[in-house]
Amino acid sequence: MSTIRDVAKEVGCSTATVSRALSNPEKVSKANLKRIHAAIDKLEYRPNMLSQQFRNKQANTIVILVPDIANLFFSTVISGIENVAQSKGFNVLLGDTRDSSEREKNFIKLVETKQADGVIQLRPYSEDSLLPKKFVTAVNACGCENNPYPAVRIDNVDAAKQIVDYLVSLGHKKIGVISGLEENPHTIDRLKGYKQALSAAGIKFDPELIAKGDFTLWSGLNASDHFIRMSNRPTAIMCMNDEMAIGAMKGLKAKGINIPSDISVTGFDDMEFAKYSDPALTTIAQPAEKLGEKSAELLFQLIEGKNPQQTEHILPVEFIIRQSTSAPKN
Amino acid sequence: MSTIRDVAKEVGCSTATVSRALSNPEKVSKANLKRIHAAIDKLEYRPNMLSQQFRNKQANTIVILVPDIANLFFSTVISGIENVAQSKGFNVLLGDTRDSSEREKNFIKLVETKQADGVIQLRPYSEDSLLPKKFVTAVNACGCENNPYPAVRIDNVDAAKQIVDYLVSLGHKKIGVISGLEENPHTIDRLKGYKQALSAAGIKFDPELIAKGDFTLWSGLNASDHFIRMSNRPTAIMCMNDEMAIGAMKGLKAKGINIPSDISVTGFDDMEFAKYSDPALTTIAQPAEKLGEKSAELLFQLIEGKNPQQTEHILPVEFIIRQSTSAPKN
DNA sequence: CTGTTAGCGCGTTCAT
DNA sequence: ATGAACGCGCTAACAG
Repeated sequence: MSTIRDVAKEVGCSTATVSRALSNPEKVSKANLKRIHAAIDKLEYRPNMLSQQFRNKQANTIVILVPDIANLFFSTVISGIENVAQSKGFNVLLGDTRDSSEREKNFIKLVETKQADGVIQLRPYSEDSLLPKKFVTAVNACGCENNPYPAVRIDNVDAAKQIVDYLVSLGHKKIGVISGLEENPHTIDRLKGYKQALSAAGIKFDPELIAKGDFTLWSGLNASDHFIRMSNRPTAIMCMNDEMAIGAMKGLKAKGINIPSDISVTGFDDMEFAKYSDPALTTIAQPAEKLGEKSAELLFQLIEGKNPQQTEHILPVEFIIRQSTSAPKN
Repeated sequence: MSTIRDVAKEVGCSTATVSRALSNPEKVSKANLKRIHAAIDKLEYRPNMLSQQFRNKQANTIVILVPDIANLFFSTVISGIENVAQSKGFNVLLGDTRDSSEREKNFIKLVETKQADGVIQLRPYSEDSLLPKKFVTAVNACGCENNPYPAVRIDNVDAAKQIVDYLVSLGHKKIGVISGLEENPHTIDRLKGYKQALSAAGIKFDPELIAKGDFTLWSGLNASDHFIRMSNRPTAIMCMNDEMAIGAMKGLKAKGINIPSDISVTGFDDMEFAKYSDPALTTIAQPAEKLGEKSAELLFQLIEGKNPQQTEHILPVEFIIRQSTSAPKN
């Protein structure tokens, strides 16, 4: 592979001129410019970016820390990040952490060792978080309340409250929940909204109505069992994401329970599949792609050394009513 | 940020010794080793990987070219690639091409310019492919027949044939297809299998029975219309992926058509959702994660300069029978 | 507009 | 076991 020196030799000029021809062509004479490009073509010269990055002390790369790449919500956020990164000429390194601190640490090290210029964390902040960290430019996307470093997120408390408010307005009084893992910040925030709405409606909180899941389809199916066994079933179930809602509906329907006439079900996220489930799912639409874009924009401001005046952005959600909810029977 | 020189100065040794302490600790005296690590801790020294990569002429990075990251099948393949890359100490750069040649070109350039050591292409080979390319170590994953560079894939022709064979064995004679875009190699291969199976069963091919989709949920819903309008409907529909099958089932059910008693429906891929659709989908399970792992292993062999004896790997699929298929009525 | 020079941080000789 | 010196490919500073 030829280097900038080979090109210079071929043309009969200095390497500086070749370098300039590539980055500041206006500072090079037309004649040289032409000969240089001819030489580049002839020698199939490709600038060595490793050298450039080394020289410029910039990798032009950002890292995304994602708990699970094979999750549609996350991959949509990533799509949004990628949009902005491309327009900035940055590459996106994928850090599939699988909820392992070890892996997360290694990806963060990429920033400490200059292989990447910043990181976007898709996991919400909690006690065991490795971020924020010295020397590591970072932004949190899709997190929760009280994130101690720059963040872009939705208001989970309010979103959950909207769902329950709506169910209450339909006449539901006994509203079950299929939650995520209990220490998960999303679970905490959304449960908080659930309780606020109940309280506003004068309904007493009943821990029996909370079934634990882990955001997977299977856990939703599994959790539906908890309600099926109850003698006095809830008339509605708020699921903390769409996957669990779809799993739960599968479980309920298998027992001959009709949705929504026997039990209403709601989701959270509005993934593409929510429209196509049977019945179509009433859910909260998160602006997944926007979350990605906004967080990337914020990160680039940080990387460029600008002090963004606003370090927490809360994006609006949309409550989407479909066919999985209705008023309870009498 | 401190450099290797600062550490050397702190310890009172040469940079060479520090360098060795990090990469060949056995060549350094215990005493120095200890003092060097102490100095590293004190100065918070982190080796500059940009410099290392430049020096070693290796970025320790591979690129994945993926048409659409927000697609569950692809993200599962990526998961598999990531598994292997991590164990090799390589980073994974995400190239979300959105079917744009321009973007694809830019990502391939990363390899030409040394920012990455190799590339895994998730889009099947076709006329307009930018790969194979000189100076670019590449592997194709999830492709089709006649891929002109190293590849890992399934046998799409045979998989489609299996589906149709099964439908025929149930007694179906009029079998519709919801296909992908017609130039798409997957469409071509799967259609070939469909035709082979028909031919083996002595059933004449009828182009009227092919409805065109584009692998999205919506296109499946849309294509179902084509069959609903027909006076003499097929008794089974083979969809070229699970998304379209789920979309189609939505459309059919909306018109009061029962699945499978009125029309059987099959998918392709076996994504997680296939189990949870209503009815659960009969489909071909692609070993998505395995495809990723195997292709990554093949790529690393190429990168390491080993000449793999086998440059095309065909992985087995599994035909999974669920509730969306049955014998036709009467 | 162009060339010369120097150095980014590291690893690797080749000595000792 | 250790250090001095060099150079990877490129760009910025300076001089002309």
